[in-house]
Order: sequence, then structure tokens, then C-alpha cells
Amino acid sequence: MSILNAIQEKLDSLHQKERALAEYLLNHPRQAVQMTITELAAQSGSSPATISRFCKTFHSHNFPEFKQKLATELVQMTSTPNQYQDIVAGNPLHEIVAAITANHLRSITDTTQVLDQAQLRLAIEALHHASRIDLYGSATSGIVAQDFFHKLIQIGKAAAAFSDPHLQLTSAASITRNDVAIGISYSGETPETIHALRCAAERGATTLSITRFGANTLTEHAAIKLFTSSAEVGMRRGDMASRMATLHVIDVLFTGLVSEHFELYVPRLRESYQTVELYTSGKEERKTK
Amino acid sequence: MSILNAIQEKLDSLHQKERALAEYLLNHPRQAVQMTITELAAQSGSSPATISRFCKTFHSHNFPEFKQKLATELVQMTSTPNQYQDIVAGNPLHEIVAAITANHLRSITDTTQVLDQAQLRLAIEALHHASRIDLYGSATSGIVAQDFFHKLIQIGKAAAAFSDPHLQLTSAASITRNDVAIGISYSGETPETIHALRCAAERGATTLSITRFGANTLTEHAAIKLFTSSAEVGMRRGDMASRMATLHVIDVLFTGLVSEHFELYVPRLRESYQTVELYTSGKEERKTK
DNA sequence: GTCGATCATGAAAATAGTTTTCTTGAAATT
DNA sequence: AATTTCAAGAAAACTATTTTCATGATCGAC
Repeated sequence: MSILNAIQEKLDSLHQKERALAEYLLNHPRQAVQMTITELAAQSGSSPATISRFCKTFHSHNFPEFKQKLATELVQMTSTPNQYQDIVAGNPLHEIVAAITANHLRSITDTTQVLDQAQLRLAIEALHHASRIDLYGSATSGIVAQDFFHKLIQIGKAAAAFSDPHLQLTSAASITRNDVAIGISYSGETPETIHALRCAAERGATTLSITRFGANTLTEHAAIKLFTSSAEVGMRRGDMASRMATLHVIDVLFTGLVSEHFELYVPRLRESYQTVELYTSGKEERKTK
Repeated sequence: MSILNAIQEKLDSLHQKERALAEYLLNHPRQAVQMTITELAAQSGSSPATISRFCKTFHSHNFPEFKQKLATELVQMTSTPNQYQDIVAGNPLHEIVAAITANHLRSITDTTQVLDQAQLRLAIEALHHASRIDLYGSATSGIVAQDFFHKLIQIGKAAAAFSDPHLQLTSAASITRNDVAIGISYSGETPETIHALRCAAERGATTLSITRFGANTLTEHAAIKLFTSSAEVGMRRGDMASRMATLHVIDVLFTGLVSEHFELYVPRLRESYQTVELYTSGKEERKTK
């Protein structure tokens, strides 16, 4: 946001009528962009001449151009995910909704920025050739791991998700070089996950880490490294944004895998859905109502 | 995108000069929005009069308004990935990434649109007063339920998530009127989840459903109804978008709850984090490396 | 195939919108 | 108090847009 910001900044240095105009613009920008210069003059208590001059001082060649720029700014303001918002005590509900929405959107777009196509391709091929896939993750990352597990078995991959540290190690202990081990940890510093992935690496499995962007211990044990965006403000409110980001990576990975080997996986995917439909028909249920 | 789309659609039914104008607009929309009507007339090979009339047929009152709308559209086109994208065979990887990103963003913004503040407020208060919270959900919805479970126990709520149908019923059978039961199902037609929520309702618990928008069986057994956006195209690719949407609702619910009763829940939240930190210190780990 | 009606189209007139000029008067400076 | 400076609006000049009107092309009817 540049014009409204600029106006805000210069507000003190403006003269009477310019000030009135500026204030009107700041308070009613959406109405302003719909008006003619004469209407705006009347509404803001200034005159067309003043407005015309005002526009030039804000780097627009003329009033229509100024209106356009302002309109564009307003659209971008509402349509692009903005700052990560922090949530504090007793915010009105609509602000909370807006803040969470903004955070999630931001989290996803930022993660997309950080996705490395080459690593992604490596990951996809590794998954494709894996005879078994182990997923390690604790707490929220454990849930993400389970989600990936659900997806992988839909396409007939031998996968398993472990959040129990003993089971993680138990499974890692029997992994082979034909298998893939995936360690998921937002911080990249969860000891249990690190142990398990390291063990898998030592046994020759292809290791893959999914962590926040930046250096961390988990990636050191991973041959393929995928990242989520790492910005997270305020207190860690249940890792909401990071969970969204990690799921986003998972989705890209899974969809990439399916798309890359369409003929193989899509029939399996379809079959898995049809089988579930068949045995748990919702229609049968509706009658019981 | 509505104007450019509309032009594209009507293209065949347009006359010579209108057609020329339409084609110019489709091919050079960004230049067009910077021109005066006379310039555009010259560039597109039509006349000001034709353009002025043309604008009216596309539901703009006058040419400047038309330009504004078009400009707004162009900004939105580039700043927010809009449509739900379907993923097909052998898409280049970057397109898959773009498509998934677009779908997730859309899914979240659409769900925000559909959130009912009043229902949300009811849900928050119900959760606050609940002495026990049961969560029912199968497959992907089971994962979402588990995520909510993780969050709730962080603030000391007696919660439990069930995806096993027998366990769902077992738990529902002992629920009381002081408790809250939450049924999660994207379709709203998962028989097991419906059974469990219905059972909870019959025993006098406050029931809450989270489903896609629109009529479905699960909501019939819920006193409080929350919805996610219901648009999902192509084959059900692992319910990715719907899972994001449902998690989004969960996050809003949880954050709303915490924010509404800040003094009570925030200390608990902090304590739960600190305790986890204390017993699984990442620093200790880094040395072992 | 000819006549008549319809209608797209642009020239130009009318109108609307914007900028510039010019003047005034208020504030600041000497 | 006189002079300068300059914000600011009235109004003129100018630009942009719409509407009117005349023309000629196209289409259908006979």
C-alpha cells in the first residue's frame, strides 16, 4: 500500500484544504474512487483545482490516473494475503476470522515461494520407486504424517506413519535401501524424529525431511530436503500456520506423484474411493433418518 | 474474472467493429485500461461512439467505469489465484504447484465467506462450558478431529477424538447434557459419524456439526452448524481442499475460544508448551549430532 | 431481384469532466 | 505597515465522453 501510506505520512505537512481532502481519502477511499473530481471536491470540502494539484504531488499525472492507482491499491489490499496477524485478548470475532484467514493464506503462498522444484522432483521419484515409506512426526507433525499416510495407501503404496518414538525407531530399524523415510518437524529439532530419520539414513534408506526453511538438525540427515515458509509471529498458537504449510507441501508432493505416473496411480485412487463408497453408502443411511 | 470472460463468450455474436474492439481488449487489456476512449478507438480500429456503446452492453454505465472494472479484474487475476484448478496427467510440476496453491487459497477464502458469526459464537460458548468434548470423524475428517483434540487438551479441556465407529458410539453412549459432541464430515453423509452425533444428541449433549455448505444429514442432528465452502471440482483428490477448509474452521473456533477467555486459557496454553519444551529439549539433541 | 426495414457505425454536436490560468486574500517575513 | 509568498477557488480553456443524427450496409419479405 503506497498511496494511502504516503498520504498518511505527509498529512502533517499539508495545508487546510489539502488536509481535508487527504482525510476524506483516508476515511472513504472506496467512495472516493467512484467519484468525479467535482463530487470529490464537494464531499471533501475542497475544490477541483486543489484536487488536481494534489494528485500531481502524489506522483499521478492527472486525477483519473490517481483514482486508478488508488483503486488498484484497494483491490490488492483486500485480495492479497497481508501480514501475519497476531491474535490477542478479546479481539472482536470478525477480526479473528480475518486474522486467521490472512495467516493461512500467507502461510500457503509463502511456502509455495520456498518450494524447490528440483527437490520436489527428486522426492516424487523416490516415492515412486520406494517399496516402503516410513513417516515420522510428533504432535502436529504426526497428524500431517498420518494425512500423508492416508493418501499413500490410497494409491497402494506400503506406507506407515509413526508418532510414537519407540515405534518410530522400531520401524526405522528394519528399513532398507529400497525404502524411503520421511521426517516431518516444523522446527526441524524434534529429537525423536531426528533419531528415527538418522537411523533410517544409516541403514541406507532414502531420507526426506520436511521442515521450516533454514538450517536445522533434521535436514542434516536428509538426502532430499523440502521446506515450508518459516515466518510465524506471536506465540505458537497451536502451530496452525505451520501445519497448513506442511500439509500444502504434502499435497503438492502427492499430486505431483499421481500426476507424474497418472496411468498407474489414478485407477488405484479411483478404486479406493469406489470401494469406500460401496461399503459405507451414505444413501442407505439417509433412509434410516 | 467476469468482464473478459463475458467478452470472450459474446465474441461470436458481435459485429465487425465491436468484434475488433473486443479482440483488442482481450489481447491487450493492460494497455487498454491506460488509454482514453479516443486512443482506444484508434488502436482497436473502432470509434469512440462504438466503444461507449460497447461499455453499456457490458453493464458499465460509462467508459471510465468500464476501464476501472477491467483494471480491477486484471489486478485480481494476478494477485489472487482464482479458480479451482483440476489436476490432470503429466502437468508440468510448476503448474501443479500453482494449481494446488490456488485451490487451497480459494478453499480458505471461500470458507471464510461462509462462516456464520452467530453460530461461531454459540460454538465457542458451548465449548467453553463443556465439561467434556467428543469429536467424531472418519478418514480425513478423523485427522481433523485429532488436530482439534490436540488443541483442546493444550488448554486443559477434557476432549477425545474418535474415528473408530465402535469407539465413537461407545463414547457417545456415556455423554451427558453438560458435554459437547462435534461431528465432522465433509459430505455430511458419513453414516458412522451421523450415528454417533445422533446418539449424542439423544442423550442431551450440545451437538455441533462441521460439514460442507448446504443441506446434509449430519447437520440435522446438530444444534450448532458450521460450514466449509462446498466447491470442489474434478475427482476427489484426497479431499485436500476440504481438509484445508475444515482445519480453517477448527482454527477459527479454537482461536476464538482462547481469545474470548484469554485470562483462563492463555496461561494453560503457555504451560503446555513450556512443559513439552522442558522434557524434549532440542538443544540437548543438537550436541548428540 | 427489388423494396423496405433494421441496425451498425462514425462524424460531429452536446455534455461532462479536468486542468490551468488568473485573481484574491490571508499568513509570514522584513 | 509594507511586501512577499502562497493556498485556494472562480472561471476559462481544454480534454474526454456521450448522444444525436445521418449514412450506408445487411437481411428479410414479397
